[in-house]
Amino acid sequence: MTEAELLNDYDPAAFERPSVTVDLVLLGLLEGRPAALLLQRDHHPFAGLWALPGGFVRIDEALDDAAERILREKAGIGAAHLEQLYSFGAVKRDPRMRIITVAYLALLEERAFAEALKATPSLLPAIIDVPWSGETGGPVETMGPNGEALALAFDHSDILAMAILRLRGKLDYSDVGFALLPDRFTLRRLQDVHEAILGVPLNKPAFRRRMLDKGWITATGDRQEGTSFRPAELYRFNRPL
Amino acid sequence: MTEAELLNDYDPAAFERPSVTVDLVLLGLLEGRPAALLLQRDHHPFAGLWALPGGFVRIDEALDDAAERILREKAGIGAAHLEQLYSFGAVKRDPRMRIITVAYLALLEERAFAEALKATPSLLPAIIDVPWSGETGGPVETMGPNGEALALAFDHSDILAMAILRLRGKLDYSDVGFALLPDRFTLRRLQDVHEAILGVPLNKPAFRRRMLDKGWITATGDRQEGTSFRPAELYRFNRPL
DNA sequence: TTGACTTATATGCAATACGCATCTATCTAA
DNA sequence: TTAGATAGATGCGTATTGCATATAAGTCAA
Repeated sequence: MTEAELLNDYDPAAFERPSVTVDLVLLGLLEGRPAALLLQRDHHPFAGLWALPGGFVRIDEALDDAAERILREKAGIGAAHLEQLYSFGAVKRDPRMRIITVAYLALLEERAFAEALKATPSLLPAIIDVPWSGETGGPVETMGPNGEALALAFDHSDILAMAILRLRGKLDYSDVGFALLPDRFTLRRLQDVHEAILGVPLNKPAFRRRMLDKGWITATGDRQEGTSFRPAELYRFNRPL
Repeated sequence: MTEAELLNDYDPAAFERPSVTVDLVLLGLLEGRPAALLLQRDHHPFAGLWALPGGFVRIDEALDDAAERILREKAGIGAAHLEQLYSFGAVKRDPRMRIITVAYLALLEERAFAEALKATPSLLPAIIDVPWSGETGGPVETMGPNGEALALAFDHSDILAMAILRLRGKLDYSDVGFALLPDRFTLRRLQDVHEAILGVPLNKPAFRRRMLDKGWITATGDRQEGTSFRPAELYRFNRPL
């Protein structure tokens, strides 16, 4: 029996324990580009820099429950697409003490994004600038509303990069694309979402056919209103994939 | 400022901390099927049941480093494809105390799989029986060498299911398929690996064309030896994808 | 009322990817 | 020399996708 197993069986408290937090990537679209909601830090460390909303995982709280609670507390949102992203555990990622964070990705449709901003005015929507294409990966930059670069605290830039990577990878075999849209949407809006996430323009007829052939969406028969041109038909996502 | 932020800034120790462990899915192929190396538990809880090798994350050790250390300690393996899989954080997943585990996936080629068994004879290679197809997801079962069902401890069955899901998802756009093969391999062996992971037979000519067209592999000019039939050409994986 | 303008939606066509059957090549063993 | 087994190549029909282009359906201004 190894040392770890011995201690595991008889005295698990012998290991000094790290703190565990959950950080949220509250992701929506702004001006047709992916954007995350950030908070400016008041105190050391990284005072003045921008950070993902997060909080400690309580001792009697599951990871997923902690993510939901923080989503409610920090964004004032009851429900959203929420999935675990990745766990970040470098020793010095927080200079004060050992903190392991489990990052979650929350996808907010336009309305939920706006409501979060209203519920928590200190949140800043920051456009995520992704300088790489495909699923290469690499660093990302963040821009404030005036186009100014925002410096991120901790390893939160890595977390954002991981969020984009995950979204791109899952976009065409999962429902993440629909999580950023309201219940009813036009095919053009759906394509806008895909283009925003992938960062490349897509071919319109091909995109339409693909979406319709996959059987993911159903035409409602209703049409868009308030346009000054031919109104597009509204579609609905067929919930269970 | 929320309660969590206040404590975060002034007294992070105020939160009772969970223990954090790393569990490894040591995955290889056995009789052309995916298999994981398991340890039988001696003590409560789940005494007699089978578990993934794991250990506590040390306070001055990064998550990735902990995974590498445990890989060395438990499997006697220096290097292998190692990637973080998912973090499991249900409150009662360990009945004794709150333990959050970060699962890692280690892919072992045939030789490394055998060496791990030799280095740690208590490890049992268990075939993973995946009753679902594609990336549906769902529970998996494990079988010992004599075909007997193995009961798994904790939520380790969920972790295995996640490992299969991850492998299937990444198989044809990443290098995971090659991590289960030695440096030089035949196209037939590569196809065997893909079939084992996906759980379905594949079309031979189509598979060949696809692998060669992707430019992932290079013919060495050398040929397989010791066959009683036409020897296949050996290929090599072009490291950087 | 009509025509310009804008976007939605449909269609035709070429290039590509893929499943499948089949054919040829190359080794061992008897 | 031949049978048996597996490697490797080829031809073909079908589905998918990119791209250009045509048609449909609204608003709006003259």
